[in-house]
Amino acid sequence: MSRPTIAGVARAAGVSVASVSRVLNGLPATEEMVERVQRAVSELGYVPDARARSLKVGRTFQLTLAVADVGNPVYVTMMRAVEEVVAAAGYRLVVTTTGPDVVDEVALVRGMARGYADGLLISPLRVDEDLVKSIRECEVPVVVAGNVPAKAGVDTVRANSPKGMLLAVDHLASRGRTRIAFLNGPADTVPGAARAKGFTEALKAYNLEPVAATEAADFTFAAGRSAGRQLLTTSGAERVGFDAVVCANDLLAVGLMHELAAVGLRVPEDVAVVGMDDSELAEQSFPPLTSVNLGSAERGRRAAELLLARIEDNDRTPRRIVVQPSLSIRRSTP
Amino acid sequence: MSRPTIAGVARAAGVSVASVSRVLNGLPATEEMVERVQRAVSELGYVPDARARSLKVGRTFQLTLAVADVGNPVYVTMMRAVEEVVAAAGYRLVVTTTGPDVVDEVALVRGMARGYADGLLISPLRVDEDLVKSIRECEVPVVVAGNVPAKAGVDTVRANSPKGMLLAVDHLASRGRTRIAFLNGPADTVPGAARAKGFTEALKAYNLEPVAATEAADFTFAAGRSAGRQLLTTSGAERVGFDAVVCANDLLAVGLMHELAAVGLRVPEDVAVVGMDDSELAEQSFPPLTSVNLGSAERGRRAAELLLARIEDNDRTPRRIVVQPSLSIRRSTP
DNA sequence: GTCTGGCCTGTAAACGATTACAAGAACGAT
DNA sequence: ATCGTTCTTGTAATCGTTTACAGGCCAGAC
Repeated sequence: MSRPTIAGVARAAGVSVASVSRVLNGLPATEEMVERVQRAVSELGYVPDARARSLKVGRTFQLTLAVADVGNPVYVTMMRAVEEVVAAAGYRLVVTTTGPDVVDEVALVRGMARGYADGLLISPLRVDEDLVKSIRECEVPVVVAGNVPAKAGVDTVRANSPKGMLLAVDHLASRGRTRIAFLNGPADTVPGAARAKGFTEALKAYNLEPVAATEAADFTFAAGRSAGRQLLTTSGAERVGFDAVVCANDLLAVGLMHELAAVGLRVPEDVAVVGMDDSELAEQSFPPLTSVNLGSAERGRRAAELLLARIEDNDRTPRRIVVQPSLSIRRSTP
Repeated sequence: MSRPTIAGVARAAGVSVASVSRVLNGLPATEEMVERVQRAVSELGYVPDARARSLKVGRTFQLTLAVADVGNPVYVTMMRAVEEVVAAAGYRLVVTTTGPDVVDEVALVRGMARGYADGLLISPLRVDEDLVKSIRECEVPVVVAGNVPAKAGVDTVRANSPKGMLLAVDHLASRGRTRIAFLNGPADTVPGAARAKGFTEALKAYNLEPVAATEAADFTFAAGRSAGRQLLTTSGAERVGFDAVVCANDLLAVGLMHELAAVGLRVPEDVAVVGMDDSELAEQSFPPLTSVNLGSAERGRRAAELLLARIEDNDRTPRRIVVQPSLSIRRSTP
């Protein structure tokens, strides 16, 4: 009826619990012992209890990846990369959603303290003192995919947004577009702030005047649509003031393209659109979206490697890795 | 240095471990006791060890949702719904990816046996004897979002694909489309088989001749593109033999639309396209995709509720819920 | 034949919580 | 003053593993 324990197996095999445990963990034992234990195990259908095991050995062999929004396709790219690395190291990956609020993340990190997983990989949208503090105090290793202050002393892997913006603006400028608008996500988020700064710098580097800019309420498709609508109305009804738009991520870009189509503007003929993240959505959208690849897959991979390394040795000095962007040119730009 | 345990808290507060545990779990205690324990707890920054706790109480308060492909947007709809229900019940949801192979799923279910989570919600693409057997033998409650034989005796929540197909064909027929092609996913999967059957029946119900059909290698965008290409070439180069295509899911539909555009066919003027799942992608695609809503959100919700109910009472008789489809009409059909 | 050394194996003590049970304190009633 | 009741607190067993330690056995060497 009830699930067999190691004691039951030991009884059935006529040996001690220690011997069963040893056989199960591949420690040296006589052939006969191995044989008896294995027979008993398969007869009873015994499966070790993960809770008891992890209580004793101090490891759960689970790693947690926390993302803000499962609906954002950039996370699937990252998730795939992370999963590959951690699976190869014998860990199972569990994914949790935090939502956009920093308090949720703090709660997650705090509650994480030894027990649920051996490590945490978190990609926070917003970072504040509390979050940094909770990460530093966290019992289990934490790696941040994103930007936190260097003085926080945590492993981070981040994108190079300014460089990405340069790539985007350079591409548009080389195609003769000079009136480049900007559709950002919330500026009070880490990526939002980085992209705003990067965009301004990039315009300056190419001697271009800012023509229009909006902030979406969050990094979603719906927010992209309403922000796009706003961009179009403020820019003047009869004639739009821009010939290109750089968007803070792919979802926003796709939302914008819907609004452009709604008012009869063609992409890329009338308005060129560049997204960021180069997620699967960029490829799936129509027209396919030129997008700045901020290296989500590589960031995921590197972050997972950092996490594994820190689990091995918690005293290593924190590393701060920056992944360089590239541009995936598709048909939303001329 | 090392993490404080309940014993440390007890020592610091000058009380017994039992008292600490009682205070932490809200059992009756004097005001002074509560106060002393809480001070010690916050001074030491004590957090209970989830492993030890779950070993003792026999629950982890975690539920696992296993999906085949995190890149498929239908799962994000479902995931959101599941997460909402289980969070309300005080559980945390962890998500794992199984991949398309049934062996991975069997391994997951087997390895699940008591320890990792208190319940499993699985949405398998392929079902075989082994999988059914492993589910029945599983120590923890399992709910299947999908179709397994009634005699398996497990809780299931499934979509009504045939009805969904009827909705799609009815809609197309009412718009005057009579030459309806079919772009299916792999027919050896549960949804693939159900949709093939449903499509054939639907054509028959409307007295329509089958004109063309293909099977994609899997339910992904890339597979949709190549299958779409195949559909177009076999159908004759100079003139396509269909004026509408029903696709087995949204990713396939979007892939197809890219291929249609590539050969200069307009959607919906030349070819109407209907997807299935009514995922976020349907709304995001261009043109927005008419899609059969198979109730992923409701299926997720109901499945989560079944799982919670079975955790409460493992002896209840298995339920088999069928969620009815509806049609979300968008601009990919006339 | 006895002793040393090396394997195996078994016993028992952890890991960090919860909780049954017992014991002590406080208090009111007789 | 004594007894009984109730409420609070502490002691210790327990969950199912792993693993340090000790004991037993056998073989080989003297």
